[in-house]
Amino acid sequence: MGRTPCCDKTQVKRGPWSPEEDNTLKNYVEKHGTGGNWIALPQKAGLKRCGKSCRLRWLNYLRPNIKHGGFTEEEDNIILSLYHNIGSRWSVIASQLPGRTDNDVKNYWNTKLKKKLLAAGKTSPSTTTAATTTTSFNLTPPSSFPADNMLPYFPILETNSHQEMLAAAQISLPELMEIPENVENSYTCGLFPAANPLPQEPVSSLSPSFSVDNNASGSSSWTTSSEDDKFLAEFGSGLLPCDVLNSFDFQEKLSDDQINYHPSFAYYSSSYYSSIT
DNA sequence: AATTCCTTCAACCGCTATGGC
DNA sequence: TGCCATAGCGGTTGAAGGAAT
Repeated sequence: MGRTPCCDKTQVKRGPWSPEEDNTLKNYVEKHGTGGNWIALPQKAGLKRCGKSCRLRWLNYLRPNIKHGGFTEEEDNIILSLYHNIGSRWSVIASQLPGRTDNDVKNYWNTKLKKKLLAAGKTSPSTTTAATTTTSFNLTPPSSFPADNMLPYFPILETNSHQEMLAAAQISLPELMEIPENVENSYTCGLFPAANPLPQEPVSSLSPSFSVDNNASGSSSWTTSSEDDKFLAEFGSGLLPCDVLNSFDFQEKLSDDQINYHPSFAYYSSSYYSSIT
């Protein structure tokens, strides 16, 4: 017994959208909205298309402020960093790139970025060995970093890979702080804590140009300021103040493979920090 | 100029998540 | 609590166009 199809495929048009269909859909959605029901929308709009197809066309192509092609170096770095941390969760990655869709990011990764990474001599995190390959990349923070104009960040809560990794290595961490449901004002970057200690002093800017290799060496630089900002490390399902995390020797306790699944770090503004501590 | 191969990316497929009843 | 409809997501496909032969 098969699955119930979402629409009668013999009654709907498939394949590429014509400009007329695009116009019809665009005009309808701009005038009436989706009504919270894509399945019913094509009939109302006078389109011979499946509701799913309409939804996809709108989200990936017709909705306002969509950007196509021309990924910047900064976007590359964000994708690389997030893919390294959370894997192929394209919708989460795309949410960090204004104007980009999950489909775009996925296609870009599969056709260009992955090859770029391989050409640079680095395999995916899960297959990196203890050889001598090294890859460098830059993370460029938003221009007005930090505080008020940081990238909105969707917390990495779902994956247990870090916890599984720690469990396998029989490592226990200090008690984690709970991550609130609505995390705002944070900026993420992937760093190896042992090699790249996060600042314990308040900072106003950082130069997150660093290199990563499978021995977890590299460098990062940070600038202090009078801003009362703090860093917290996001680790699996909780937060750790960085002074605690920096005292934890990861390289001592993890294998080369395991250390490639490094935790993610998040920068939090002072107001946010004080609201949760 | 013709053919084949390769790359790109829009669109589809099928599964899971979510929310309403 | 269970069922159903729909939304959302990630993997995959295939048409189109460019590059190579």
